[in-house]
Amino acid sequence: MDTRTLCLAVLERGEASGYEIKKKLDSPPYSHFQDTSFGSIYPALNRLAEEGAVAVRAQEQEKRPDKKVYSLTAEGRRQLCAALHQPPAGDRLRSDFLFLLFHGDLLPKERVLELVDQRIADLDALVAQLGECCPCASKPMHDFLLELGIDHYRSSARFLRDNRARLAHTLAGPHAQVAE
Amino acid sequence: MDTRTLCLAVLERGEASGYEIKKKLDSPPYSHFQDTSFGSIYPALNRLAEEGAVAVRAQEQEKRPDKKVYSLTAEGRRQLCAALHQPPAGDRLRSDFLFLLFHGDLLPKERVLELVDQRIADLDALVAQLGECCPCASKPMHDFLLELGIDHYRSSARFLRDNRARLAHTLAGPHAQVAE
DNA sequence: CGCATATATATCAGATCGACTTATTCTTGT
DNA sequence: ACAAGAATAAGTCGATCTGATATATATGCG
Repeated sequence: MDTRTLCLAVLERGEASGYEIKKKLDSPPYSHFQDTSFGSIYPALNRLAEEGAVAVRAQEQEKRPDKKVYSLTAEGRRQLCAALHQPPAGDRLRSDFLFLLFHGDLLPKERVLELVDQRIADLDALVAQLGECCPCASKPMHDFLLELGIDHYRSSARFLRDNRARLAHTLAGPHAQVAE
Repeated sequence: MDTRTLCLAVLERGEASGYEIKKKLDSPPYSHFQDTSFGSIYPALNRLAEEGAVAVRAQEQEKRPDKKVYSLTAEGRRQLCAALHQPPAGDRLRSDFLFLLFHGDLLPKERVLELVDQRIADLDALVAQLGECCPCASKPMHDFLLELGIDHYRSSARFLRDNRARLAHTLAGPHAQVAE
């Protein structure tokens, strides 16, 4: 989903500044299936404002640099719904961990197992973190996505735990060629 | 992982043309955790050739347009190993499906359930497709990643199947507001 | 007091995406 | 038999996205 639609989606839940939009996209459950950078958000908001899809309100002072609070207009809501009615593009995962694992034969066996153990620890930490997000009945989809994320990370961790020994056995000798 | 490293990784398994590299990256198990476009691969190969990380050999005729066959050099192998020894960046998932699901309250209930059913069907098809890839003992990592992928898709499908009824119950009325 | 982190907006080079172009061969349906 | 379409093969190009950096102030911590 492009950054403009992402911004509209966050604003649909309530007005926010560019900084606040980024914070929400960086938190669960958004962080589970999306990510963006300031370098995409600020230009996107400027263009949405030009198009009339969002309204801007400058909130001065605050003892901070000025805050530009954006809110959805009727046109913005129309654009968001149009995007929501498009057939979804396929998922796209980019995982350095799986890439490294796939090329584990070029690394020492110990390093690969270390990577796997670190991965398991990271997944466990993520499950714990998501588990702490208190469920709120007013946002059913929020909770559903949270549970989906927890299930996903838990499943990944379980596979690695269940197959770690087999992987260790599979990996050749004490260490393979480290090139040159 | 950047496209240059991806190209080096594929080439480490044997020489190939840009087109063939793309095909391999589009097939399992690479397709499970990476994707790239021609627009990234061809410039990357040109730069790798300039740097001396790959050697080019023009294979003429073939009854097709000329084929440029690339192969890894010692320098290329060094660069690949250097990249493999870097700590892996975190995973990045981009899923339009989960985005749509999260904003399911802006869509008719029927459409959301349709989306979920389609998703389950897609995941089942993926599991079946990966299951058909014959295991080959000579490439243990290949098989391991394949199994990991199957487990992942199967887990996702199971969660959706197990929670479909609850989701249907959660979604408000016959259909929610469709904007405006 | 100094250092790190949080708030807040923004730019910019470089990387990437996706659609398009060109041209030939192989496959598939009717 | 023949047209249509997919596959092979290399590439370009505008739009977009990433990640680092700049700028400035406030708050928390030892």
